Amino acid sequence: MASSNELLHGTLETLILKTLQGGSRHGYSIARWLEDETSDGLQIEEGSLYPALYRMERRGWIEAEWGKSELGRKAKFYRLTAEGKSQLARQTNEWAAFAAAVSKILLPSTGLIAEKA
Amino acid sequence: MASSNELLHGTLETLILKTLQGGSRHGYSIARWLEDETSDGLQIEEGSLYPALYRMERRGWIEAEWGKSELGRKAKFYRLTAEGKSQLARQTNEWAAFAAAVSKILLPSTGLIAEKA
DNA sequence: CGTAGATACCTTGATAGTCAAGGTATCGTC
DNA sequence: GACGATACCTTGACTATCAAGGTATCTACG
Repeated sequence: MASSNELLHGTLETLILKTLQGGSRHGYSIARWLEDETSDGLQIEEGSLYPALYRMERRGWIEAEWGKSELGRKAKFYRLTAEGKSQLARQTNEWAAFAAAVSKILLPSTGLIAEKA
Repeated sequence: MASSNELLHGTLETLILKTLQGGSRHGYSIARWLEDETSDGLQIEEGSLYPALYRMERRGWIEAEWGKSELGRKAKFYRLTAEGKSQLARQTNEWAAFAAAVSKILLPSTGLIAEKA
């Protein structure tokens, strides 16, 4: 529904890292999982997904390995590196702080704000 | 703290609209207010602020008028139009939905999710 | 047999928004 | 008279997203 998801800017990488925290996955599966998990609240475009995966691999946050998908097709599986794990922690904190700040402005009525420790 | 705020992408306009909901303000004052209100959790760069104001004026979401600031300096005051108000409502909903989806993935532990009516 | 749809990958070009870094001008203060 | 705060504005580079294309394999259906 949201015309174009520029809101995703900078968040997609964190979402991918988080997805991989649950175990190794291939790209297509990462997208499906995120969409399923949010009941299509998030829509992951392949034109954003794959470039994001390459960026993160280049930076050493994730590692790739060719394998076979659940359905027996060839698929490239990604897994978190140690560097990726610490990035995930860092970026999750950043997002929580950002979301809290924006929520404080935009949604002052709802009591949904996350607090920093 | 957050290195570069690409998270702001698409959110800045909504934040500005929301700021103007509290009454007419000039650009510089909008930035100060947002930073104060979030205890510098948000940092508004002028290179993002002014272009955003022009975009929104061009689209008819806000209207500008020259006046004098609290300190007697010349300043351009912006106010919400009817179109801007409905945009604010629409974009606030979009953000709430997006933030809820991302929070569900990234912060499953905290019970901070907003629900749609 | 062939064709359609789902799976799974990848690339290109356009677009748009942010940022860093510059700049102007006024006012008050030390 | 120099500095810092107020208040505006612009430029160029960057970066991530998206739309829209493409390849290949497998299954299912008629």
